[in-house]
Amino acid sequence: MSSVSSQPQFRLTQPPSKVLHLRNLPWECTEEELVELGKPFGKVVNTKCNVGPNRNQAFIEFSDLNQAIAMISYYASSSEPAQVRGKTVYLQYSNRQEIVNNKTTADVGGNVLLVTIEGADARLVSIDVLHLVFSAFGFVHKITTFEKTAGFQALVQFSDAETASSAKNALDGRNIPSYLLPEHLGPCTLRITYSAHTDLSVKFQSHRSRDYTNANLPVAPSAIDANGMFSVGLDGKKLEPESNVLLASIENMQYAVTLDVLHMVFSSFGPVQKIAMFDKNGGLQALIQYPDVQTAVVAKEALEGHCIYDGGFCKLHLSYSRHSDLSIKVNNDRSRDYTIPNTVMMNPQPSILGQQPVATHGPPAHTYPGAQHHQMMPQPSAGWATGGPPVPHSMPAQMNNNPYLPPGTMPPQMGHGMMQMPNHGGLPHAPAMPPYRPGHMQ
DNA sequence: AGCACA
Repeated sequence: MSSVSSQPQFRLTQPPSKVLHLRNLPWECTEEELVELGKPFGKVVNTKCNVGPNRNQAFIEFSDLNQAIAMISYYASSSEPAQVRGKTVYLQYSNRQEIVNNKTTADVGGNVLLVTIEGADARLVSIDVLHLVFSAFGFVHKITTFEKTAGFQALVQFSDAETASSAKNALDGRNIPSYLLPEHLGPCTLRITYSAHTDLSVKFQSHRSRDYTNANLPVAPSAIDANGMFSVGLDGKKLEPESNVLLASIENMQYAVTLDVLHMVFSSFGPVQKIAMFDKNGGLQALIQYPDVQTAVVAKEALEGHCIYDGGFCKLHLSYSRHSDLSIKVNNDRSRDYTIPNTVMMNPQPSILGQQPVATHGPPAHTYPGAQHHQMMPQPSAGWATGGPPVPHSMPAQMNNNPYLPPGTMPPQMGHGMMQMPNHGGLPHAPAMPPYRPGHMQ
């Protein structure tokens, strides 16, 4: 007869095991922290954290029993308790001999996410909006969308499982920010699981599938109009032909909207090549030219119906212009060609017009007052390199203020084509983009 | 602070 209790959980002494059971861990303790803790005593071959109702228990498994014994012995006699993040951790031999990581296929992620968009207007969510949302976490390779009994779904392919996982963690269960949606749409919730796919097959660029890695992929015949543009939306509804030039009408213009303000707002989505402002029907309109249609599409999706200034002032209405290349005769306070080098812009000299466009990566000649202090100007970035394929890197500015991720956890892919977003504050009437914060997504 | 799933 042993003197210890026969109930395994509450025995005072556990038989040794190379698996240790830890408790009183800080909430959501990471595997790395467990490894750090065990490393001095041997080789940690496996861990399992966030165990128990409070997720504050864990297991670590050493390669050898003696290592586990060493750790237990050390802390049994140490004056300093084992600690993680300053919190005392209690450890003992586990009553099991090995860690079984019950990772189901649903937990072990692949690089492709299965996204179900819920909501009455789910199927009105464009592939461009999805691209925008998921690009916050890294380069999106491909997206396909389809209707299933589950509703409107999309497969979103990232480079790797880590990126996909960060997107899933941040977005699952959240709503697409309303300001990314056409304003008449109701809330659209994202439900995300891992797909078993690793590489999607996208035959055509179309309204239901895109391959952002292949700018040369043919556009689906069904989605082309006479101008070679996308002209069909979901449900086969005719769309306005897309264009690299946007026509902006500004409603409720209580504050002056200057060329520089427009440049700043639209630069968030890519290099703005040219802007022309003019009065029409007593209101202000502007044409904004991007180098490619894709960027214009993203900008239109993101900005349509939103106000430049808080309080409903200077509301933007965007449509695609029939123009593809604006003719800017003179740089003044109503029109500007940003592709002409700064020095020329300051002192126009027709003889230099043959030069390469360079201004798209630098600040414009007239920066918005104080702009430099707010990092609101486009940063140079590989994604916008001239001459490259125009499609893949059109990522919006919000991404740098990525709300889904805690600071400092930006995936490395974020470097592509990223731009700083103007922050609130600081400037009188600084353009106020809707903040991309989780709190606003519910 | 006390042993994991599905």
